[in-house]
Amino acid sequence: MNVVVVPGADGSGLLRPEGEATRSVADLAAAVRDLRGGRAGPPRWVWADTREVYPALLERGVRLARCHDLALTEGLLLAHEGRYGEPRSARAAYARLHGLPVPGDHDAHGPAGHHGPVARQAALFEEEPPPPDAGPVAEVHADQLRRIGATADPRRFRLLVAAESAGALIAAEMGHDGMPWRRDLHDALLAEMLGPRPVHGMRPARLQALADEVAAVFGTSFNPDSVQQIVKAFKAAGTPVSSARAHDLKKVDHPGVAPLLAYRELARFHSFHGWAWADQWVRDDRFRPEYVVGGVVTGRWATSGGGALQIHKAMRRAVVADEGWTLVVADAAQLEPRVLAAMAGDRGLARAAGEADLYRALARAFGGERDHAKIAMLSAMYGGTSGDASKLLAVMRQRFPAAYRFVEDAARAGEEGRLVRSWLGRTCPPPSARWRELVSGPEGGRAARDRGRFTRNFVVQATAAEWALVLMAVLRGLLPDPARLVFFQHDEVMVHCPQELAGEAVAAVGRAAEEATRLLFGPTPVRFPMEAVAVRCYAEAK
DNA sequence: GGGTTTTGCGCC
DNA sequence: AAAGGGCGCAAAACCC
Repeated sequence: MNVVVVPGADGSGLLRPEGEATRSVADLAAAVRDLRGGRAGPPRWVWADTREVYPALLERGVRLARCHDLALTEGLLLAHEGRYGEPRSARAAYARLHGLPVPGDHDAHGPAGHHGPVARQAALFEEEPPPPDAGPVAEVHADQLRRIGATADPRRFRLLVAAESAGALIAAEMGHDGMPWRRDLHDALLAEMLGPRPVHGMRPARLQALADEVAAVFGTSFNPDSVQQIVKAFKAAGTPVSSARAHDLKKVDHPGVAPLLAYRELARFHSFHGWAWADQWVRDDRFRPEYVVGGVVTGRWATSGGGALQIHKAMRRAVVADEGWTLVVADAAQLEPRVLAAMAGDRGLARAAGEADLYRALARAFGGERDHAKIAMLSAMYGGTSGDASKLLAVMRQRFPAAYRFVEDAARAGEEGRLVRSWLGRTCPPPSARWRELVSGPEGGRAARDRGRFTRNFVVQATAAEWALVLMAVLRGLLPDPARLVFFQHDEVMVHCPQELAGEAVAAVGRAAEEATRLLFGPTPVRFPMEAVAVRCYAEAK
């Protein structure tokens, strides 16, 4: 059963179970809790935007099984309809439905809009929204169901919508629960690497020492954070460099290179994961980043703060389970080539993808070298042609023609300005007006190839992202209370649970991977190994 | 002075 | 001859 939820002021709200009249309730969380265990299984909660509703429910201890997020669904549908970038809020969808002026997307999901502090601030000065009403929400929902039915493959698209909406629930829950993060261990790590915490605006001791060392070597003091000054200093020293990148600096023989690179690595660490970062993002030994579901065009999640998806591996030492609890960490091995094998229906590749180490299984086809197999697969999926790739791609074309054709077709579509879709129907953005201009000009070949690489990768990365999303949605349903999903990074998940539930959580990961594979691809020889380990500290996991 | 783009590099 | 997909973030660099 569908139940429309519209949040009101001060914890009140409107509820409209399908086929019934709208009820106004003073305590929305309590009313939702009462409706949670319906006769025909848990309801599907239909609302405009999970972020407007669910956090307050979580505060009250109310967790829900499933929902339909109108804004996320609108984004998926608009893209599928070739209208990527149009405002996707429920209000915008309603306005389009009735030919009314469409409100802008101040708080869009994903890259089409901004929803940082600035946009939020701007939204405060907007007109008050009209009084909440369940009717429009139900109307937009009905319209979306109709449009889902009109997609290329409604069964798959329904799965995509369900997974994306489940992702919204999970992101909110992760924000609520937070990832265990020991501030004391974090501080100890910083002290070890950088020295004691400096007064605001000063360089930490270790950084200053390296800066001094650089200055001593060059015989002149300059800002080691400045690309221009670095290039100038090397030129003056008689060893010119083509750029200030680590890769280029390593090419020249100069005693300044080592301390400069050491400085940069530490400086980066300081600015990304230093004391200021911890002050802002770690509270009560929990790291609470802001995830943006579907924030990347391929359907991967993004973050709008906290940099949760770029956490340096060295920081894993600070991620430690609570006393008596454990972390269950799992990542999908070689997810993207497996996804390609399943999608393309390539029998040879699928056979290799039935093995635990796909590249090892492929090695024989590529002259016995595992690395060659890996380069060939990655080049096919990324559009790379450097080094040995061309030769290896020729082998791939011959040995795994269906997989080769699959990515080539996607690339061709991109080059020609057409749209490509993931397995479940997530659709890439259409080419920009600028691209259309460019592609008919003298540099057109370049622009076409660039877009071809993008669409070639899109079909694989987007499908890998939805496999991971489905996996997580299934896993969430299998986890015994009070186990919690606390982290998600593209193809890796982390569960925080009491020690005695670790075995159950590990088993749940394996079952969820199988179920995700079945839901997406049905019967397939391709395996998606997802090894889960129970550890006390994240750093112990691989 | 503030806003935007570029650079370099970490994650997948 | 070289050539590789998707991000976020901080500081520098650039621009108005």
